Order: sequence, then structure tokens, then C-alpha cells
Amino acid sequence: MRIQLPHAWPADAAEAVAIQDRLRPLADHTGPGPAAPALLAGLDVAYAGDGGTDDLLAAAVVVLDARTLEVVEQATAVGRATFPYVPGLFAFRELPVLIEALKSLEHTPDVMLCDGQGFAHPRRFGLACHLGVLTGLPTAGVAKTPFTGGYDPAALGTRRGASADLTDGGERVGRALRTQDGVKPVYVSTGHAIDLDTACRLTLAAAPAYRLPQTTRLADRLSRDALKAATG
DNA sequence: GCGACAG
DNA sequence: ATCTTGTCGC
Repeated sequence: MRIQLPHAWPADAAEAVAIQDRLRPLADHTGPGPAAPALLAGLDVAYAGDGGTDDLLAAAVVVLDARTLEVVEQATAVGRATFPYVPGLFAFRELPVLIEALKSLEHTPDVMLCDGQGFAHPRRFGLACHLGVLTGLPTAGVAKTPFTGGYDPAALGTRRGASADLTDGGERVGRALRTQDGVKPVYVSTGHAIDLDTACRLTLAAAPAYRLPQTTRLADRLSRDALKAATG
């Protein structure tokens, strides 16, 4: 797919925050998004380093048949970090190499599931929102741990499909979603061009057997393999 | 002021 | 994210 990283890239945290504030209004959180997507994409990045600016990064994108969850296409890209890891500015670290991997994709996914937050972010503009705005494609964030916001554990059922609102400052920012019976929930939030119900429904459909959706699992494995191949 | 903090 | 053995449980 053809996409381009913005020419201007932040030199520091203040500039990065300014960019998030400027792009935030462009994210659509009402959807409805793809009701029956044919292609799901999963993205992840593996690192070799301490979280600093010279870490080696390996990005991976997997495109799955939404119905069978079989791999249709996959791509990787390796590069150096352009930004240190800063909570809340996570996207500036991973986006460049993720975009590179996406460029070599022949298929255009109907929705992309990101490893991290979307709207459930201190400035309501997590990685999934950023990637959605840059690509124009529907995106959702599926994080392994919560970031901004909290939920009432007592309100979260123990069975697969159970969920509880993630709220932050009285605002609903996402949902804690149980993808397997008795397993820790994942934290879903909207990225762009999708609504929370659809994001949760697709996440659940992509996670028929394990806690994490197959998109995330395969992208995670592919990114590690790519990093290992680049490192030796 | 202090602690917490997606990956 | 990454560093990592054994171990509890189905």
C-alpha cells in the first residue's frame, strides 16, 4: 500500500505533543467501521536496545483472512529508532519503521489492530489513532496492559466476551475485554474510522483460542524473527 | 511533591 | 520492549 511518513518529524517531546494535539481532531471514533472486513492486519515492533534513540527496531505486519485467520501476506522492515521510548509518545518511536513495513504490502487491509492504545491515551491520541490518521484506514488499539484510565474489576465478567468500560476522568476511553474464559483481559480502544463496539467485536473474532488476537501473536513472532535475522 | 507510566 | 528456570495447573 502507498503511504508516506510526514516530512516533519518531532525533534523532542514538546514537538511530539504538539503534533498529537494537531492531529487528534482528525481521528474518527464514531465509525461505524468495517462490519465484515475481509482482511485484518496485525502490527508489532521488536527492539534490541535499552529504549534509547539508537535501538535497532524490527517492524512486522501480517495480513490475515478475517474469516479463517490464515496468513494472506506479511512484511517486515528494520531500522534505527528516531525517538526514545516515552510513555504517551510511543507512536513516534514505532511509526517510522511500521510505515516502512506497510509500504511493501500489496494488500490493503480493511482494519488494522495495533499493539498498544488508541483513544485510551492521556491526550486521546495513542499509536492506533496516529496510524489510522496517517493511513486513512480503520484502526483499533489492543493493548496487553492498561495505560490511561481504569475499570471496575467487579464489573468484568469472567467469561470470554465479558467487558467493562475503561474510564478516565469520567470519560469512557476504551474497554477491558475478556477474550478467553478466566484469562486476563486485553484493553481495546478506538484508533480511527471505527467505533468501540466494532473494535471489540473484531478483537474477539481474531482471538478464538488465545488471550491475544492472532494478528498480534503472529506480528509479534514475525517481528522477533526479523530482529534476530538483522542482529545475528 | 510523589508515584505511575502503552512498548 | 528485554533479560530468563523452574514450576503450578489443566
